[in-house]
Amino acid sequence: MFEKKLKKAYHYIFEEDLLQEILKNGELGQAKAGEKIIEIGDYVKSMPLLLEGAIKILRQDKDGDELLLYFLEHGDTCAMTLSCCLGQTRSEIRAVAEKDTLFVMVPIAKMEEWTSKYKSWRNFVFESYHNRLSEMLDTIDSIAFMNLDQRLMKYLQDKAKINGDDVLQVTHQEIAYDLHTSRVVISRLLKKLELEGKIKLQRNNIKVLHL
Amino acid sequence: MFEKKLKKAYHYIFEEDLLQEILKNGELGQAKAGEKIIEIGDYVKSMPLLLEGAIKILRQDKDGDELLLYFLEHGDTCAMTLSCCLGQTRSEIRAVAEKDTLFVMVPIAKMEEWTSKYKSWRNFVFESYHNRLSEMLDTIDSIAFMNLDQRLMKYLQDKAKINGDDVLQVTHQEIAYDLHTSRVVISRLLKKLELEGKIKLQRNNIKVLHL
DNA sequence: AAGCATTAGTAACATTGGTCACAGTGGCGG
DNA sequence: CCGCCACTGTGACCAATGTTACTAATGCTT
Repeated sequence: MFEKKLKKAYHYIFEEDLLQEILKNGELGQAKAGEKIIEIGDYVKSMPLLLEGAIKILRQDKDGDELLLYFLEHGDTCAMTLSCCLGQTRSEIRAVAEKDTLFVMVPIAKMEEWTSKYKSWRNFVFESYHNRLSEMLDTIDSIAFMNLDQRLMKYLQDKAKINGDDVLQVTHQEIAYDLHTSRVVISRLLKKLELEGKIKLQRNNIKVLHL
Repeated sequence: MFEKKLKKAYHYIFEEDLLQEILKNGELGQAKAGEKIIEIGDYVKSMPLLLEGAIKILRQDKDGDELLLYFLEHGDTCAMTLSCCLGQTRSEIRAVAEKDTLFVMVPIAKMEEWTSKYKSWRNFVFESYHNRLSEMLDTIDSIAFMNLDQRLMKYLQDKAKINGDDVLQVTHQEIAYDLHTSRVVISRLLKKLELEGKIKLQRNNIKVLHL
């Protein structure tokens, strides 16, 4: 049973009645690190409430080029999914587990009911939208106003924070995908950052020094 | 009185009761083309429902560099503002009238009440968030995946659509601000687009040929 | 140990977009 | 009609990023 974990993550947001409803209607979901959770074009019929772990949300264009939008953590939900549910549209994004992840899938059927019944649910949904819009603005700021080396540094910091570890198990190629650039460019900039003393490079991992 | 205009724009979304509440609590606002409506950092205490005209929403970084996020039209509201209202935070964006614009300012105080009382209001708010997230994704796609000439073409097309006129009254410098680049670059690309037969350049205006 | 795949380092070059400098053009007020 | 000013055109150059191609290191497999 996931009652304990649900309460741990959400008791300070939701009232007891609502927590019980979630327990009754929700279904536990899980994903191993790296596992795909939602693909672009998927028809989404339930929304995930994150209990443990982290998920990265990616955008992809028609040529298959990717771009990391943001990470979701414990206590977050995917407003984008939510948005799809309500609008009955297909997913515009791809979701991949960043770490081993645990979540509750709540059927949209309940959404409408809870929204009118529970103030805390309404607030949660609105706040979730607010957070997602903020993240998107942040992402836009990065790609519009920052140089690649700054974006890279931010990426490494965010990733270190999400994983709770300064040593990132990640290849240059993966970073290149997330930032929508090429491996060569990332290698070049990482080397530069190392010379500046901001990171330490090893094979298959990167240690972030200046948080 | 703006009753007629309000009903014209929103009667198919809101029930009569809600329209009356909006009329009772809302305040008419207007802005001339080019006029600033919301500035970054403003403390927003009411949300605008657009009746006529159009508004452009801009992001600005610390150095004062700007970037056009999207346009709002009749029937839209600014989810970003809404988000600020609910979160009691300051505006993260700047709003400028694209044309002469008419809108109703609705005090947030009423928001919470309406959200629990009117299903149509809830749907409107959710749909609004959904639309804004979509626009943001679109913007991200543009800056992440497209070259400047493609972005420029898209900008011109969007602008022509919003203004309902293929002839845009706009200077190269203005475009440069909206796309966050320099005037010289825009002049160069516009000339290229003209040679490709996609637009026709005149002083102070641009005619979009290939819609 | 030989062979192979993955990952990383690096030089050389191409392209895109940004900057600087200056010239031309059209409109408008005096 | 002159002079100013906002707007536009353009060449030359620069910086950032993307591309290609090759080498080297590591570790796994057989």
